[in-house]
Amino acid sequence: MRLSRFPLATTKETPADAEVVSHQLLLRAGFIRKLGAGLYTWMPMGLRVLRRIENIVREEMDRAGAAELLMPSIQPAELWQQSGRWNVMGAEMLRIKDRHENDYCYGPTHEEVIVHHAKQDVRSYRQLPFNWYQVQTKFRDERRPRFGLMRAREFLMKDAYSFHMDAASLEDEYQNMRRAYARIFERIGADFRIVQADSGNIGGAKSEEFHILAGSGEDLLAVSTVGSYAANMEAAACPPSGKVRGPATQALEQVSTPGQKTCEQVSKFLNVALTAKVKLLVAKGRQGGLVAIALRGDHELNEVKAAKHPLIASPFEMARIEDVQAAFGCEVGYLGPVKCPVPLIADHAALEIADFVCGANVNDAHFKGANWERDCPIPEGFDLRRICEGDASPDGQGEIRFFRGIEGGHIFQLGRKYTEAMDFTVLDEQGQAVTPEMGCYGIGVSRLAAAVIEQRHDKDGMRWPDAIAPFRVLVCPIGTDKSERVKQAAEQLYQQLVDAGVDALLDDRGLRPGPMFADADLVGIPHRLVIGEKGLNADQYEYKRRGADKADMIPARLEALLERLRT
RNA sequence: CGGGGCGUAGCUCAGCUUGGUAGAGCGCUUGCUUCGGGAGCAAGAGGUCGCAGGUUCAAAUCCUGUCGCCCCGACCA
Repeated sequence: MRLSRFPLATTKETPADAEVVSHQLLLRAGFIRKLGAGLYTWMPMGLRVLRRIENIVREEMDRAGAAELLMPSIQPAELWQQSGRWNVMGAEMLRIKDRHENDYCYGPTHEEVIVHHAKQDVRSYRQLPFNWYQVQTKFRDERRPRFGLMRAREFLMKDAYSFHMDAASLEDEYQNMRRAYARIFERIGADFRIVQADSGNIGGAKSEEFHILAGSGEDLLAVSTVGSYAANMEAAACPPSGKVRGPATQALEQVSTPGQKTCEQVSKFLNVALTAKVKLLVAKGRQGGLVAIALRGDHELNEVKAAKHPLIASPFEMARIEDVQAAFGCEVGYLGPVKCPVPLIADHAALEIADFVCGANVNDAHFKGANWERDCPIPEGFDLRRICEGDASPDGQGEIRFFRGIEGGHIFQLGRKYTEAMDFTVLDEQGQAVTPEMGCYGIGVSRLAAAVIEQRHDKDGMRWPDAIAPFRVLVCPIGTDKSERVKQAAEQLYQQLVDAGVDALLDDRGLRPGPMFADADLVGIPHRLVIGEKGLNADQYEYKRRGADKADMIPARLEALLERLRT
């Protein structure tokens, strides 16, 4: 490709509304252009990267035995009503009507459609297992689109769905996909981590996420120091520590704590450790009413875990302050488990302390020396808190450290949730109708492009790995208006590269060296060849790998160059 | 959705407080000079100041409404 015929609009200045590096560089390098909130056009240079990633995903999916199909982006409401999700999905699903006033949605995901088609074509156990996938545009009307491609409303996703006669077969395919995903992430040059995940409202049992590690990542990952455990923050388990609660040694004593409402204030005021305090949060109950949650003073509630508790409303919602005050008869700063007027549940860690400090359920007062059992009934213990850095790893090996990650892929074992809801059965060997097990596997293809930039960039621009670079080699002739020799040498080299099957780009725009190199660095093509009078006099090209400290001269022959590309 | 902010040239922004002639830098066009890391000089093109009302002799500026976008919190590839 000749750059003079290829649209490339780069800017020196960083657009004001771009926060993260990938968004800034994608805009500056002219890879994408914004059309609206969370809506982006892929310009030709950017699209080449997207397609490369897409093709790697496709190759690995095919290699793993999945079959590609393509479903419509617009889906009839009936399917979603069958699965029960039409009313569950909420505003993130874009609903539209056609001219007959029939309801449709712009597909945020395709479980319903795939099950529908599986029902049409699959009737026998002999046809299972199978895995169908597509690479397709999704629309999710995010509350807050941000960070450019990272959280766009319309984005490119690879979604795969597998069907099985039993859980063992599903497990096999799940592991198969897990391996395929690992290969994909390796091939695109990403430093990634597989973590245990919460399956969210997609439902199902087992699920893991593939995270690209980056400081700008929106997810917090809890990883053990020995690497034996890794989980998304919201899924990271906090089991009982195994410590036995000590005996009560202090008498229950009400102390005056005027104006001391937060745990930090109380702990300072009474000079006790934050870890020796029990705090109470109040949530809305699943059947209405309120539910109190006891946590250790230094811990935070994990709302995802809380929403799974049978007493607590799902999705999780804090109780209204007025309701709490009405129920407890005091301000929210003085709540405690002793004589708690609403149903009480507790995090494991809160139950492991004795002689603790807690609110007295009276304004401006706390208890010291409070103890479970003696002073209030022991509530049932659950895992309700967010894991902390420094906690023992849930698998008992090492300590927890936090990392930030960008969720690039997610694999689920859905079980029979959708096949059952949509009444998909096949006949087994005995002629009995069986509801298949289902798995689903997603990769945010467009997000991966941004995530790779987050990991691979420097002050000058992007640094693409060969596998997904928009072009592999950039030929930069210097002073073509002056030197016909340089111009012809560059043309000839470019032609040789193309003939040799190398994906080369010739910068024939006739720019001065400064802007030409600046663009080269910004766009991040991995290999750069500079052709100038000086080099030609010595029968040499200048070769530089993007990101290398300096360039070096190589013989002006194609073989020498191809040799360089191989290393 | 709740809270905060911003809409002025293709891009980044000033001007608005205290109403009166539409501004800068980058980019773009032309010419000359320059030419191995975002050149210099000169001449140009380019804006219904988001939109709609209102106040006023006069509105980018003040008021009301509206739309769009960005940022901070609950979700997800």
